[in-house]
Amino acid sequence: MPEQPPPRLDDIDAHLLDLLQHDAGRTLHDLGEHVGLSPSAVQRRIARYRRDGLITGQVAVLDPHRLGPTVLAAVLVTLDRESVEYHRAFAERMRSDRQVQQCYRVAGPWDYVVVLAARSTRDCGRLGDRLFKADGNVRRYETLMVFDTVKTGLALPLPAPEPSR
Amino acid sequence: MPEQPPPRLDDIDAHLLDLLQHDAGRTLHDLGEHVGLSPSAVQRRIARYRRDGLITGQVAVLDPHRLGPTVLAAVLVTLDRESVEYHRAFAERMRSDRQVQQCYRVAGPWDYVVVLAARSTRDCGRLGDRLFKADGNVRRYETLMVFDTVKTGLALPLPAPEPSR
DNA sequence: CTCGGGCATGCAAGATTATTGCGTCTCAGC
DNA sequence: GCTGAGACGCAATAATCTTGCATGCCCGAG
Repeated sequence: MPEQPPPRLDDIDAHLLDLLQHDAGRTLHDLGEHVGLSPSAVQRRIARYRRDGLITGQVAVLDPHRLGPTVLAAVLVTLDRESVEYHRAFAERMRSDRQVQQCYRVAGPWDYVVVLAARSTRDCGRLGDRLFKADGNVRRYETLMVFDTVKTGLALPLPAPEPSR
Repeated sequence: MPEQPPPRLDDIDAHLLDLLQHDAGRTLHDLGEHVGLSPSAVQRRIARYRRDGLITGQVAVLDPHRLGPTVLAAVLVTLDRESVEYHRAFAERMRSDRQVQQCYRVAGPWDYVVVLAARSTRDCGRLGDRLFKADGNVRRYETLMVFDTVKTGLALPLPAPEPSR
């Protein structure tokens, strides 16, 4: 039973997590002022989030275009045969490629949505060939080149403070 | 001239940035050991990345399913009329909604790819209605419910160490 | 070839921040 | 009303970050 019940979160937890998922660089003192707790109480809560696996990591977000020429693309993919083994192999390939930023298995006619990061349109094309054409089991894929990133992030909506209790 | 030329990055910069975009919680000492620098040198480089806008932020990553029931979806959207003003309004709506995790404007028959986070399939449906149906200018949208997150993150591929120079 | 400025580094204070022990408080269960 | 678990604040301690300073390297000017 790898799935544990989600730990209960009070309003302060929600507030804290929301602050952290937008800026994890703040001090415990600063966080404490926003949520109305002492630094040590904040620290203990955050330690608990980590223990519970609620916070899985802490990452620096880079600006793609400051890093040099960068091209993003969303790719829709449909596999040929539906065997579990083929899906596993495909997923593993996605996970292990550094240019694959995100990969979701989805419902509907498409099997996967993949977000790629490349250094040029040309590079992006080659990457698609390598990831999807070379794989004998991809029936079809469609590349949606990204013109513009309107919004990015991994932030999740947190339950609003409950009026009751 | 808002676009400045990307600052030059040596191999140590690439290594450091790569470490940081996977785990921004390490100490300067720890980072220094990996790249072969003292903590203070590491600190100064990181400060420079921030100044240059290369590192735009530092965020905590939450586990969607530990947070409670969570449903993700990728939505493909095509606007009705192509006026600049309509696009601006749509983009602004995406940016300001907490349940919109990511939004890309793309090439091809679809105008946008949007990633949503909701608390249930039902909630996701309502969210789609609110974001896209209520907007009189959305011609058509297609919701790809996410079964499984194969890979997630915002990490970008960094230039491999150049042998020359 | 030599000199000098710019820049990055390491080291060592000094300042800030994180962690932990301890006593207190609240609340649920008995 | 009692008891134990859990969360809190405070304060001391530990760890980490920040900064001043002297040194070394690279490169262009003279």
